[in-house]
Amino acid sequence: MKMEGGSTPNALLGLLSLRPMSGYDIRQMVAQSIGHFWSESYGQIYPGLKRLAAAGLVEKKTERNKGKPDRNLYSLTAEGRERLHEWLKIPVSDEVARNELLLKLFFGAHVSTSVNRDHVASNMEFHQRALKVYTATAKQLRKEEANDPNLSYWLMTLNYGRHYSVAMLKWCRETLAELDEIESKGKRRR
Amino acid sequence: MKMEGGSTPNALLGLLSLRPMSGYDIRQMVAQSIGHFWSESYGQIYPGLKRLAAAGLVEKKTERNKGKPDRNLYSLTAEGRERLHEWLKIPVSDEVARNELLLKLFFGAHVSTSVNRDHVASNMEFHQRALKVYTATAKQLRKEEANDPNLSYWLMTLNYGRHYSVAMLKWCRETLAELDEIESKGKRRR
DNA sequence: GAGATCATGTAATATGTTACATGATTTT
DNA sequence: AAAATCATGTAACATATTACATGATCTC
Repeated sequence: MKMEGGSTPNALLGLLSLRPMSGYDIRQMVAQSIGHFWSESYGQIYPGLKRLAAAGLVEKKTERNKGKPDRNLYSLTAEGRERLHEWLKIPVSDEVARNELLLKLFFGAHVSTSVNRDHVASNMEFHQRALKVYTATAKQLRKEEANDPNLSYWLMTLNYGRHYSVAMLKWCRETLAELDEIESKGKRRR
Repeated sequence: MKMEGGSTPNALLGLLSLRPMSGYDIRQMVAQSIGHFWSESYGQIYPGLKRLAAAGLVEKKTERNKGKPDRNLYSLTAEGRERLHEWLKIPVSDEVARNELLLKLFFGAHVSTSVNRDHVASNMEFHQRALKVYTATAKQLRKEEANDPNLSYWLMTLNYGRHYSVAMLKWCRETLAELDEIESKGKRRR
């Protein structure tokens, strides 16, 4: 009954703690709720649920529907809930997240400034879009989930995103200015 | 001769563009230079170099040493350099980085506030340490690599880290305050 | 003499995405 | 009639870490 340390099965347990869901539901839920810092593909979700069921951490109930296809609804068992709580207590390992933008920028001297500028500019657009989503989602949550005990925690994760995107926009502006300077220096030298 | 889209082989090409290196060197170099946004393990590096050599993108020269073990020095070929440049031009795909801290915090209502506080506090310490490293590294680079054409780009990646960590420290402080509030509310209710 | 560092590499394992396969219903 | 959505699942492939295996020299 050894359950691996991976966070994916624990993410599944966490999501099922909100309400019983099918694999399909989970995929949608991830995109809507934790999509700004997490992702799961069907190839992880379906086999993952199966393994969790085999370990007795979740329970499967097949819901038959006329017309629509059957849904396999999974819900947390007492043991599953306990396992989730245990995992939540384990300290988060701070490992470096790989950042392809920075990797390309680190070797940026090999290509023209315009190439680097494009990378930074599209990152800037990304964070501008993200900021709008964070603001809208926070507003919506405050209204629709006003009494949910999870609300404060959900807002914390949104606030993380907000701080992050604001900082990144500032960095993008600074970096674009620096790239302009590099370019004008290059021209002067010619 | 199909080369995969993965960024690891391209990271290797980039590092070898700085100077010829052995697999061992590369590991050290990653930790020192791009360690705050990238990581590579030996299990990726050695087989990776082998594949790059087979594809003609790098060249291997064995350096025999008295006493010390032999070193396999790899250097970029013209084709490898070209491949690196091509890759640098490809737009960066903005996919969500998984964040385990946020995942745990999202489900934070299941555990006590002190558990959540611990997670945030250790993240705070992480960024305090990181900030010191960024500052020290920037200072050192400005001195030692003053004439390197890469300098500006290296400083950009460090500046990214600085902005990021500053923002995260702010978020940590806000979040710790919010957790304190949640706790005092919980006590009042009893 | 014990442990760290130099140095290379493979094997086992873990983790993850994408493509494929299927098929009904609902929307345009 | 076509396309999107609902729904489940597997197989192939890609990517990455960790443990193992080896052995010398250098430092305490």
